[in-house]
Amino acid sequence: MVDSGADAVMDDTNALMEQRRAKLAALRARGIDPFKNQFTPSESCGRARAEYAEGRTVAVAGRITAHRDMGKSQFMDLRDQSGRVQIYAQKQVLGDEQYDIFRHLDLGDFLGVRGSLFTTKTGEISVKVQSFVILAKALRPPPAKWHGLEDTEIRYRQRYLDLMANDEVRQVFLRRSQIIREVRNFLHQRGFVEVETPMMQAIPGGAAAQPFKTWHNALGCEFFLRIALELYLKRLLVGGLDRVFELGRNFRNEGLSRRHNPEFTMLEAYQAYGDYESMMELVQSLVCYVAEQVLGTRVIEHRDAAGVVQRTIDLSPPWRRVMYKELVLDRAGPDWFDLTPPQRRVRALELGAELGQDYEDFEVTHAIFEKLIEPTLIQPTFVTHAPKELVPLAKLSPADPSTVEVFECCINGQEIAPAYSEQNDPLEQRDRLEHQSGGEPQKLDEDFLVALEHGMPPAGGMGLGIDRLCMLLLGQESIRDVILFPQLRPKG
RNA sequence: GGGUUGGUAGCUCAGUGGUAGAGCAGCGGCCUUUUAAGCCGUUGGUCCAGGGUUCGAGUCCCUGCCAACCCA
Repeated sequence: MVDSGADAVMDDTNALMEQRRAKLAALRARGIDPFKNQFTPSESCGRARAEYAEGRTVAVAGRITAHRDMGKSQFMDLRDQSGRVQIYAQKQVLGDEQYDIFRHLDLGDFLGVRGSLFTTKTGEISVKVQSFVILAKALRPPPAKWHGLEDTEIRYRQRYLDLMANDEVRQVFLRRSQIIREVRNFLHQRGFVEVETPMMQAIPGGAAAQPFKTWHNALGCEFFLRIALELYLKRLLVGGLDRVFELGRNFRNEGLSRRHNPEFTMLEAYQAYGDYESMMELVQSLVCYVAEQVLGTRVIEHRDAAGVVQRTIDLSPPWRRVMYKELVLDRAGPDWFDLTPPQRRVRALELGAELGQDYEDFEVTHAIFEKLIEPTLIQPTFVTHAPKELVPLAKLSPADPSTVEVFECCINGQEIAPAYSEQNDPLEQRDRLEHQSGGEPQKLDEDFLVALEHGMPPAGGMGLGIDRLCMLLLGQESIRDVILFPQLRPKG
């Protein structure tokens, strides 16, 4: 039905695989089980090198990633998570039979070796093999060693091959893990409590996005995968947890692109007695802290494939602050807000914005922002005081009640983090949510509104797209390159 | 959803209507401190799938599948 390069990898008929199966059978015929777990390393490959002492006995295990056959001696590279170490085997040491088995090992096999450390003529720290154990025979060949693995489809669908072949990809994901660890560290240091709230929700709230639907058999009802964390975290503010955060997956049933994956990782944090100003400080400090901990710098360089610097982003505080309206006036003309809505439509189209047929007036303005302003915000910028229609869960600004106390933090031409002073007036909140839901009562989360009626402390709240933060910090242009298993169309 | 580009050996890629190719990997041989080891020999193909044009299609045309990028 469907066929392509990726399927060819799955094809079980190629000669290389037949050879490996034959080698497996030959090992078994000699009484060797090449999958037996009977080896405990004394240390990692990296540590064996780092703690070098001439003649020190070590036991290391890993995958064979290179093999150099010298006739009566053999060199191989053994790799584990910590790095690689060279192993060296001599016929006179192993004896004819063991040596013959050793030299016919394949790239990709897992091997454990015992031996002593020494340094070769060329200065390479190596293990002189005294004995070895085959820990797992690889029945398929690994990707080529020089070019690595380039085929994007195989890289994403079979990420393990990408991790095996492309060290820079490994580094990206190791660093992503560090980023997430440091985000948690930072928030814990500030007294935030990490919580977990439902991913399956009867009413998906907290954002305007299409949800995924699922079905619960025992309860006999429909559920939605969450599109945001917000409404449950605010219930916890009502419950008396004054500083909470959740770091977890959101799901949005929308298109896929370089910047959108249907499931993505979101951080949301809420701080009682804070407001959007304190959230500004939080976001700025958090991003700087993570950059310094993980990268050791606040200056990020984004390079193209050839290594040429395309953009330099300086995260050093304080970050620029500017009001939404000011940016719009700069880009769309000083008379923008004096025009009639139909005039605004005409000008927006002239300026190159894309408008939906049924766009309301504030959406026309927002199209200018998204298409013409946001992509230009490369250096960290807090865009404050968005029109109230955009953010129904935020408090109105006392100075200008047509706007709300919010900011959108833009870096690298993308929205990274929205934040606001949370609306805690239950009656006002009900009005605004009812207006937004356009009279569809089933979309109104009554339990959330009841919670607010019990009283929620004033609070600042923020969200931070972790995938986009990783793209920013790690210099990746596609969200697929910071998500281990990005969503692709299923095959077969 | 629309446009563009791509899909050829395990991997990376050439092949522009006339016998299906290279490097690496693999297999065999030589070589006891190599490291992109080297040297000699050699195996390996549903050219993404299906249809069409043609004496002849990896190549041209149509349809479909998958991916990347751009747009919506």
